[in-house]
Amino acid sequence: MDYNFREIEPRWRKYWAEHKTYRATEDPSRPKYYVLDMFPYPSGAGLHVGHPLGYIASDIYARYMRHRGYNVLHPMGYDAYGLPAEQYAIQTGTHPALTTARNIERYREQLDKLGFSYDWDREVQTCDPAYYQWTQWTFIRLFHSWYDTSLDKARPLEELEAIFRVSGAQGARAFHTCVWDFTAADWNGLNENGRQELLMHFRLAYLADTWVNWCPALGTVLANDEVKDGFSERGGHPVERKRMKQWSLRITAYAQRLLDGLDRIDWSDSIKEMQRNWIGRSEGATVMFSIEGHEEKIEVFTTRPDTLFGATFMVLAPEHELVARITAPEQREEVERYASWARNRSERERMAEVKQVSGVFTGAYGINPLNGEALPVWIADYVLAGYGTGAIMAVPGHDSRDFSFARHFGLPIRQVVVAPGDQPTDPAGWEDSYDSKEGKMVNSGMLDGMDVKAAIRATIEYLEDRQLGTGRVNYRLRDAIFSRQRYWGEPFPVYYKDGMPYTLPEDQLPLELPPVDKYLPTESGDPPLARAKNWHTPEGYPLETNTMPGFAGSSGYYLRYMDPRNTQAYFSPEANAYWRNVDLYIGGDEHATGHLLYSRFWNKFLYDLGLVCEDEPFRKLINQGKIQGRSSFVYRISGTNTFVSRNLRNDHETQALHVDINMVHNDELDLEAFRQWRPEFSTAGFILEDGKYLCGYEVEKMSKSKHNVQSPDELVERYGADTLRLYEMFLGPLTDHKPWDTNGIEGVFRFMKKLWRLFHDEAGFSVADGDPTEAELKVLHKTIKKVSEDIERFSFNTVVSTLMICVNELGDLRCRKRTILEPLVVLLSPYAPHIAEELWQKLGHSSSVTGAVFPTYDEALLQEASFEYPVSFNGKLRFKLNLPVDMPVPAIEEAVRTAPQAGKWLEGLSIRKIIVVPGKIINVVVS
RNA sequence: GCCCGGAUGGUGGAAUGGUAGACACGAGGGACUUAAAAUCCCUUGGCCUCGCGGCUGUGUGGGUUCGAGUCCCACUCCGGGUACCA
Repeated sequence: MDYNFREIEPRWRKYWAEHKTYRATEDPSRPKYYVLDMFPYPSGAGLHVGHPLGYIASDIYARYMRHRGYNVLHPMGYDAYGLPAEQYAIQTGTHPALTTARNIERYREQLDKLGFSYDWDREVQTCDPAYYQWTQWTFIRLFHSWYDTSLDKARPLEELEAIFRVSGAQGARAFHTCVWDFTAADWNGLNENGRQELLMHFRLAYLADTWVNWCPALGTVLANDEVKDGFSERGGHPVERKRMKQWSLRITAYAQRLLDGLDRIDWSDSIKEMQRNWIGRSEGATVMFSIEGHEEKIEVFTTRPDTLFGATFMVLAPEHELVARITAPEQREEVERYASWARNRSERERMAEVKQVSGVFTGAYGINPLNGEALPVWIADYVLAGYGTGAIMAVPGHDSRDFSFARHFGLPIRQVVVAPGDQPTDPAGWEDSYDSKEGKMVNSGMLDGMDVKAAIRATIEYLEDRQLGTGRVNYRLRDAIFSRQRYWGEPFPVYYKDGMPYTLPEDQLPLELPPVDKYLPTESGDPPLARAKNWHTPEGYPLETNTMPGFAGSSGYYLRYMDPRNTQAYFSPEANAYWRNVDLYIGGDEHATGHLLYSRFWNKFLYDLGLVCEDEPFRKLINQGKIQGRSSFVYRISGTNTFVSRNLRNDHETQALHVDINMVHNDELDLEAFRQWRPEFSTAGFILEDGKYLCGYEVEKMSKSKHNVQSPDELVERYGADTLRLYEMFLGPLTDHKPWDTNGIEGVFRFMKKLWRLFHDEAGFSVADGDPTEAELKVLHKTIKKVSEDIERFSFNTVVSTLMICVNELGDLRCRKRTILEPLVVLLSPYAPHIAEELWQKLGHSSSVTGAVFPTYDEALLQEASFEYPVSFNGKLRFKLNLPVDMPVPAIEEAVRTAPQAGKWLEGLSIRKIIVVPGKIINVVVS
């Protein structure tokens, strides 16, 4: 009786759907476990074999935890807002909601075929008003919150206003961007608009003029993580810097907590490192420099206050607000020319010309607060307006950028740090600056002789005592720009009154996305929502026309899964108290500095509000590796229609052409299929080797144009979902990137057939009762042990190998015993759930294998009476010696000494030592 | 430039200081079959050898250790992140 997956698999998928086998309900009597996949953006291309890799892994773990008695939450949904559907809408006029719904349907069909144990009753779609109502709601809460740096948490804005009424800006330690140190009287004297304007500097969601990444081709701004090398991550269009009024989230208030939280979560070091670098904490000091002949002061941030005596000039960013005020009349023309050149340069030009030194002297001089020295003030684009204070003190002796600037413009270089063991030298002869923090101070007044670290502390203390500066921590992290000039996103629950933004009352949510006649900006350059009819409140106030970015809907979706149909709240406190946070999160590492950072911020904010009970959303994170394509090539002899086989191609001048991988099996080209592929190949000639045409191959990204896309559907059709699931795991470690190669799937399919034959003979199902032999028990328990250990370290590829070995060995033993085969079915069920259900039922069970208890192994059954010791001489394996496992070490040594095979290796040598590791190895040291 | 990974047969990979190459794919040989499919058996890192067996071997060069693919140092190459971040 043959293994017929085509009959088995659909039947069990129907059973699971009908019986709601994987529905999760809160049950305080059982421990919870929350397994989550990063939900997909449903693209028009559908799934390729790379997508389900992580889904299969998480599904295996979810099923495993169910067998272990956990109440498992394993939901799935769709990150449904996104640019491709909108670009398609612009081209065709089709509403993105239609395209998205169609794509979701296709995704669902594909996902369903793979036998995942999702609780589909909890599905969410970010573009569904019932979902984005809570995205909008969270935005409103952010808008009405401020960050208290003394309590280190977000608080309601009313509380801040109450403080302002009584004690002004001094009354609160608030994270803000307000330059005015106003009093209570100032505050109380302000009108409504004045107060709103001031509060904008404190809100966690705020509207402000900021430098943004503007992408003209997409017609929208982008967040920093959506830009790669000066191009948009989606679409690869050029990005410019532009100053625009935009919504932002004050994620910078959470910089330190986002950094600290990393130490408490189980994520890969590489992702944590990426987040640490992105947050970019640096410790140093701000120092105030007065300016000769001006009232203003230049504030500088430096991580090396110890080198203050080595400063020989200062540099402002070209956009720095003081530039216009301090520039000397004779330098004005040149400075303005440089500033406007720098401003108009695209981000890409600037990045491409990083090594080119440029700058202009302003004619002004800053005063070194330590020694009163006058330092010429320059502007240069190597100083960035957005980092620190946008101004630096230049220490060319100990900073390589300042060094090359000084060399280029002939500015003085002074040594203030000497490397350990070295003597001071003349910087004129240096090839580079000495940037290391190892060394002793020289030419630095009261700092002389101190080592760098002590000098940093001493300088900060000195500056603080005299109110010339303060110690300060600076972060590279920028606030997240939260508005997009696009149609297909969440509308902001915001209207404008006297030019000031106000949020809609919560009972008016969701504010639904309105229909528009076109998905393009208006003639006046306003976003598409400006085309909507009646886009205003009932009172006639205009509504916001920007929409939210892609990460808005994905930042809190894991919370909504806990209570997805709640119409009164984001989620109930009870549901959150039970499911708490995600225990295992699997997804791609491309979200390291985007989604994974925004989600942590979102969660911490809701934690501050007391809405969620855990301050980190994802306890354990695993990044599955990418599956790369394996492209096949044919070699056409130049100028002909003749193709030469791989190993003969060097005899000719050839061009390599991608061929569809479906026409290639084990690198052999199906000539007939190739001739029919395209008309121009119908008359193609071939030069064969050994009667075959062998294709070349290369590992590349999976893409349509390379003809190397493998869809899971074809493989499910041919081998079944269980085989595909096993094979994707068998390919290699989950976290590794690896090329897709269909060749190996036959081996897994053979395994499935062998497994089937353990339970069946020609006539049909055939399993015997009766006591198992010692050998059979040993095979089973050895397998249980290895499978359990490997699954706990997410080593799914070795689990599949172990199951193969088990089936091979039971086959050799002709074992058909129920007591052996039944636990095997449970071991297998997380990986190949359909066949497991089928066999489980045939074994006489009336309920799903999902509820079966995961088997445990008995150590006693694994004990061997003897062990075949590998015996090495000076580390080289020479022979094996079978000895009882309980033989004491001295007896083993004696056995080795007297073993007949040993004589050959001892001839003319004496034994210095015998190392015995019981149960492992024997090593004889001779000389 | 800086930070983080990685390098093992023809291929994917296994081996958490203790028998390198498990498990598969591919390849070669054989059995069964009218034939094919399916299935089963044998061989398969390299070199020397009829064989027994030996030598060699985890990117390169050193080191630690009775013993290193695994730990340490230096380097090469590949992949990813980031980049005038003061």
